[in-house]
Formats: sequence, structure tokens, C-alpha cells
Amino acid sequence: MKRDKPKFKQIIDAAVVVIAENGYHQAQVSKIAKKAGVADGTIYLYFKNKESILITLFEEKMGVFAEKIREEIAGNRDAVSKLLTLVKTHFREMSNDLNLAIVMQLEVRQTNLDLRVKINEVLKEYLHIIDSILMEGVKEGLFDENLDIRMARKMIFGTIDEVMTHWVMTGQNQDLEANAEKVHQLLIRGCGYQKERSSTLGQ
Amino acid sequence: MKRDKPKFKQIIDAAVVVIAENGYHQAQVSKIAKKAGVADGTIYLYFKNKESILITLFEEKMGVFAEKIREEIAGNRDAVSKLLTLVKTHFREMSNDLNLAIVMQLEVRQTNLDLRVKINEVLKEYLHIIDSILMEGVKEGLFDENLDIRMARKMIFGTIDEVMTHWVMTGQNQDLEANAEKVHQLLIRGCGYQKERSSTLGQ
Amino acid sequence: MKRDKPKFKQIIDAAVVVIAENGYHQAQVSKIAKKAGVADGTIYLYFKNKESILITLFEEKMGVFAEKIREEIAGNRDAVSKLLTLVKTHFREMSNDLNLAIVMQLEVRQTNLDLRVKINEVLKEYLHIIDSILMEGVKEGLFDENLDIRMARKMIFGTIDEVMTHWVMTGQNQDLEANAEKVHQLLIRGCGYQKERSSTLGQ
Amino acid sequence: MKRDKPKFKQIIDAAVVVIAENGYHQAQVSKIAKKAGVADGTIYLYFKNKESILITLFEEKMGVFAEKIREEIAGNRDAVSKLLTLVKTHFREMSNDLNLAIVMQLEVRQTNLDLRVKINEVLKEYLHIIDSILMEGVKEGLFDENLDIRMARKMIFGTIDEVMTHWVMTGQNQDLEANAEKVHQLLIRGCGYQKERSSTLGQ
DNA sequence: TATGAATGAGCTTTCATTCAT
DNA sequence: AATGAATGAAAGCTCATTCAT
Repeated sequence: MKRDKPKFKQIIDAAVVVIAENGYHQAQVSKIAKKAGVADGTIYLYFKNKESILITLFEEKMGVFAEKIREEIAGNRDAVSKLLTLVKTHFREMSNDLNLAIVMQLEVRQTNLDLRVKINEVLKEYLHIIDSILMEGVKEGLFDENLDIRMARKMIFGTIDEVMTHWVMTGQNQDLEANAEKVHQLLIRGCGYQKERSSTLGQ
Repeated sequence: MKRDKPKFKQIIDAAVVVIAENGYHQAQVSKIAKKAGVADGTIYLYFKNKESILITLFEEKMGVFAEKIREEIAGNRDAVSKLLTLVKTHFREMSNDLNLAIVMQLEVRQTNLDLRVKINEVLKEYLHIIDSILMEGVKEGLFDENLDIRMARKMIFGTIDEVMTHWVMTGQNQDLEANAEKVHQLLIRGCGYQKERSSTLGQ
Repeated sequence: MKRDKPKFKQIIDAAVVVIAENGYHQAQVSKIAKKAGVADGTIYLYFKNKESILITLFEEKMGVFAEKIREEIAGNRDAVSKLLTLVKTHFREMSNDLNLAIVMQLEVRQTNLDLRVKINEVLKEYLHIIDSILMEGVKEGLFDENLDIRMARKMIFGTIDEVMTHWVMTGQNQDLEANAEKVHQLLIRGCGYQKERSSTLGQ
Repeated sequence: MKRDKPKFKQIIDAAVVVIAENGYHQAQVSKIAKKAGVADGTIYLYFKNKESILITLFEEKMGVFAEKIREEIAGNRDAVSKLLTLVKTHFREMSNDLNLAIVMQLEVRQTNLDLRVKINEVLKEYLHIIDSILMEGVKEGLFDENLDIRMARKMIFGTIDEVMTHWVMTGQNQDLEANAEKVHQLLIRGCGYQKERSSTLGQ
């Protein structure tokens, strides 16, 4: 399998760095090849074309990312804490790989509609995790029983995405993880969660 | 002033259509010129370069858009209803000009970092409106008194943006405006608003 | 009309020289542009792609060539003398433009089937001239009354073509025109012509 | 001797098929290797380079072809019938191996001048057969005693070649062999042969 | 002998921008 | 102000050939 060969990984990793540093349109295949330590032509033994580097990169990284989040979430007792873990993990992982964050937040989107559609396909894995948390939350009675899951998912994803994009574009001069709890609070409240349901109310 | 001359408007409007129909990277200057009914060279009497068409287009359209929203909001009594108006107006206006929606949600982002930064600069006008609603809501006691305005703004903008993008990308096969109230509910709840503060709770 | 503009002719003429000197596959567009004294991109204002340079070149030159032959033939009294004029003119014209001869005999054929088919389409004009001579000869009673025109045409064209190709490939070290009468004799005899049929006749 | 090893033949035969089906320029070495059931590198144990596959293929096939024609001719009593046999055999053999016909009529010629010269070298074997028939015919008094052998050879080869090329390019929708006699008649008449010898004779 | 992964030179074409008219 | 012909830089991809195994 191509994906298990060392050069495959070399090229993917080189692509993340080169694209992050130069932008997708300025990340020439020859630049990526050079950074990966292979010949230009070798790229085409592993990838159909330049676009497919980006898609495959996204698949690979998003796969690992989603798996990581699933693992972290697994230990949490309820939807509220799972959502917190999701946000925290998302921010932490992205903070730990700035190049990847740049590629995923900015560069992946500088592509034509066809590619965007494929990217969205890959994103579904992540969106499914959000959905499952939301459904669990509703079942647990923590979230509004009439919650529109699809809409709530868009709020959660949209909010995290906006925070991430802002952070990446403004030079990462904030502590992302430190914002996780604030973001979390906005989101769970939006889903209908109330801190002390039976007693004093208000937050 | 250049901006008042008829050809300026012609070019901007042609650009919206051509970019929406072809995508930014397939929207050649000559195509825009042809659609606008001017010579290629004429474009450069009104715009420094191709990027500046996109920025100027964004400025012009966003200016009108923000003004429209400000007007609509003006008549509302409190932050909660203002936010509803904002969401509704946003969705309505975009529904009414699909080409513009495509350009703003998809095409404008297919550009390099420099341009994205400039685009964000223009977006601030819109974000300020959100901020002012949020601050008013806090002052009115409708929203959480400890609300982090900047974070709440990101939730609001991120959520609307995500809904818009999804709608544009999936072929506009839903009634956007019909979703305005659901989105609104998620957002105000996230900001700490509670429907019936004193009595039964839960919605 | 593009074909009347000076640059069109410049490019065609440059292409003949560059292709003759380098071979079609070694005649890079940039080489042709340089020889023509225009920018690479200018080529594409006049030609769709590299192949179309070759086709158009062939059309233009073959058009002139066929016209020349038609003119020369016009004055001849019968099919036999017309055929002699055709062969002589063919050889003379090609002798006078060696580069063109190289391109038409060798380079034009170094292309894929699609292009060859288009080239053949253009050749039809020339083949029609042969056909009309043959039909006239039959009508005049100079050629075999049962002559298969299509087959005779192939003999005439095939023979001339073979002589031309040999001449071009062996370094043009013979006097082509001097061979015209020999070739002519073979061809008319093949068509059934007999010098002294018994009575008057004769060419 | 390399030429006797089984893989040599495998590669040659694969090349004929692949080149006929794809055209010379689209007949990648890797395609030929795959069809031959060997590794890409193995090709280079038997052939110096891609060009030499084509030359060797041409040598091998033309050798067999010429031998076949020599055999068939041997039994004929005079030059006229020998020429008929040559034409018939040529057409029959080519009809029986369409792929070979395509390669020899079309693809072999899509190459550069150097290669064409080498190909012509191989063709000499075939041309010699024609020459010997012509000389015999003159000696036998069947052909014009002043016949220019080299020119007549070009007529014969050029005519057969033109008929073949036309047949290959137009989709082989005619019965080649059925044309052999017509072609033969044109050629022998061109050489000065006259059906009814009893009377005047001469040229 | 045989393999096939790796190499890397090489070229057509596009299109934003200019500038003489 | 307006034109539009001309420019020319720039890059993705192919494929014949090599060579370590």
C-alpha cells in the first residue's frame, strides 16, 4: 500500500510545511519535492496531481485528528464534558502543529469548488463526532430536547472554525487552549444546557 | 471620484457575475471586461490590479450590506430582537443575490493571505454591528453580564458564516430565511439569554 | 481577418524554417516565436495550439501550391501535357523552397493520426486536380477508357511523393526537374497512353 | 544471440500491438513492457533505447516480409507475373496483420529524420526485390528497354505505399487484394509492357 | 538475468498587465 | 478616457532511462 511507504509520509509532511510557509498557490510541486528529498517525478508515483496532495494530506491529518478526539472523548461521562474535551483537544492539537493549522484553516480553502466539495466530504467524519455528542446530550437531558442537531452542529463547527481562523490569521498571539472553556460555555448554553437546572438558575 | 462613474459600477457588477459563474481563478480579467462591456485596459483605469477588483467589490457590497442591516436593526427595541433582525436580514439579502453570496462565501476566500487580511479589514464593519448588539444586550440585562464579547461575536459570525457556506455549497436547496429563528435561538441562548427568566425555565 | 495580418505570415514563415531545421518535435514554440520576432504568447493570438500552426501552415502553403499548379496547367492543350506541367511545376516549386519541401515531405507526417487526417483533408484539393486531368485524358481518348481514376490517382500521387521524399531525404543532390519527364512518361504510360497509337494522335 | 531468446520476441510482438493501438508517441516503454509481461528495465537488456525497438521491429518484420515475397515470386515465370505476385503478396500479408500494417504505414514515420534514414536502410531489401524484377523484365523484353530502373522502382513502391496508406487510414473498409490486379496493370503498363505483344511491340 | 522504484530534464500554454494609438 | 494587441514569466506533469537489489 502506497500510504505505508516512507516516501508517502515524507511528501505529505513536506507538503504541510511548504504550503504553510508559501501558501497553496506558491507551493510549487518542485518545492515540495525538494523539501521531501525526492525528485519531482516521484511525487507523481504517490499522487495523481498537485490537488490530490492537498486532499490526501487533509484526509490523513483529519483522520488522525478525528481519531485523537474520539479517544480523548471516550473517557468523559456526559455530552457536556465531551464537548469540552473536543474543543480543548481541537485547540491543543492545532496549537501543537501550527503548520497544519495554517494549512487546514487557510490554504485548503484556497482551492476551487470541486476540491472544496471533496474536502467537505472528509470533514464529515469530524462533524459526525459533533453530532453524536449532541444526540447524547439530548438523550441525557442536558441539552434542549427540541434541539435541531444539524443547526447546532453548524454553530459548534462554525464557532470553533472562526476562533481557529482568527487565531491563525492574527499571528497566534493568544493562548488558544485558554479560550476553550469560554467557547465551551457559549456552545453548551446555546444547546440549552443550564448549569444548575433545579436550583438558582441563571449562570 | 472614480467610484461614482458608471464604468466603475459596470465593472464591479460584471465581476460579481463572472466570478460567481466561473470561480475566482477562472474569472479572467478579459472575461470581466467583456461582461462589463469595456476593453481589458479600461479595467486598469479603475482598478490597480485584479486583486483590487475583488477587494473593492467586497468593500462596496459589504458597505451596502452593513448599511442595510443597520437600518433594519434600528427599529428594534432590544438586543435580542436586533440579533434576530440581523440574522434574518443577512439571510434574506444573501438569498436575494445568489451571485453575491457565492462570491462572498466561496470565491473571496480562494485568495492568498495578504488579500484575506484585507478582506477581514472590511469585515470589521459588520463585526462592529454584532459587537454593539452584544454590548447592548449585556447592558439591557438580557445577556450574561460576564459575556466575553469578542468570543460571542465569533460564535455569532462563525455560525452565520457556516450556515451560509453550507447553503451556498449544497446548491441553495433550502429556505435560508426559514432557519433564521432557529439560528437566532441558539445564539441568544449561547449569550445567556433565557426566555422566561423568572418562571419555569427550559424552553 | 487574422490570416491577413502581418504577424500571421511572419509566424507561418518562421515555423517553416524552424520546423525544417529542427524537426517538428524539436521546433519549440519559443523557437518559432523568436524566429518570427514575436513573444511566445503572441503565437496563441493567431493559433490555437502548436498543432494548429502545422495544419494552418499546410493549408496556406498547399493552397498557394495548388493554385500555382492550376494556373500553370490552364494553358495546356490536353491531359498528357497537363500532367507533365503538374509534375514539372510540383518539382520546380519544391526545389525552389527546400524548407517547405522538408516540412511537407517529412515533418508534417511526424504527427499523430488525428493530425494526419486533417492534413489529408487539405491534400484533397491537390488530388482533385489530378483527378480532373485523368478524367479529361480519358475523355480525350488519350488514356485507357477503363482507367480506374482513383487507382491512377494513387499511382500519380504516390510516385511523385516517393520521388520527392527520396530527394529530400538524400540531401537534394539531384536535379528534380530533370526527372520530371521520366516520371511523366511512366505515369502516362501507366494510364494507357501510347506514344504513336498507330495514326495521328501523340502528345 | 539475443534475438533468439523468447523475451526478445515477446517484446517485439508487444510493441507492434501497443504501437498500433496507441500510436508511437503514446506507446510508452512501460506499456510495451506490461503487454510483453516483463519489467520496464528488462526492455533495456534487449534494446538500447525506445527507438531501437522500432528499428529492430522493422528489421525483423521486414526481413520476414521480404523473404515471404521472395519465396512467392520464385515460382513465377516472368517479370510481369512476378510483379503481380509481389503486389498480391504485399497486400495479402498486410491484410492479414493489421497491426503490423498500421505500424509500418503510419507509426514508423512519426519519427525523426535519423530514425527515418535507418528505416530506409532496412527498406532497401524490399526495393532490391523490385529492382531485380524490373531488370529481369527489361532483359526479357517485357518492359521498355530504356526503362529507368530507379525511377520505375519509385513508381512501384510509391504506388503500393500510397494504396496501403490510404487503406490503413480509411479504416480498411476495402478488399485490398482485390485491387492488386488493377495496381499491377498500371505499373506494368508504366514500365512499358503491352498486352498484345504480337504486333508492334516496342515501347 | 530480471526487477521496478526513482529520477529530472524539458515544454506548451495561460493570463495579468502594459502602452502605443 | 479608452482601446486591445502584445507581452513573457511561470509551472505542472510525462516518461525514457538508470541502478541498487
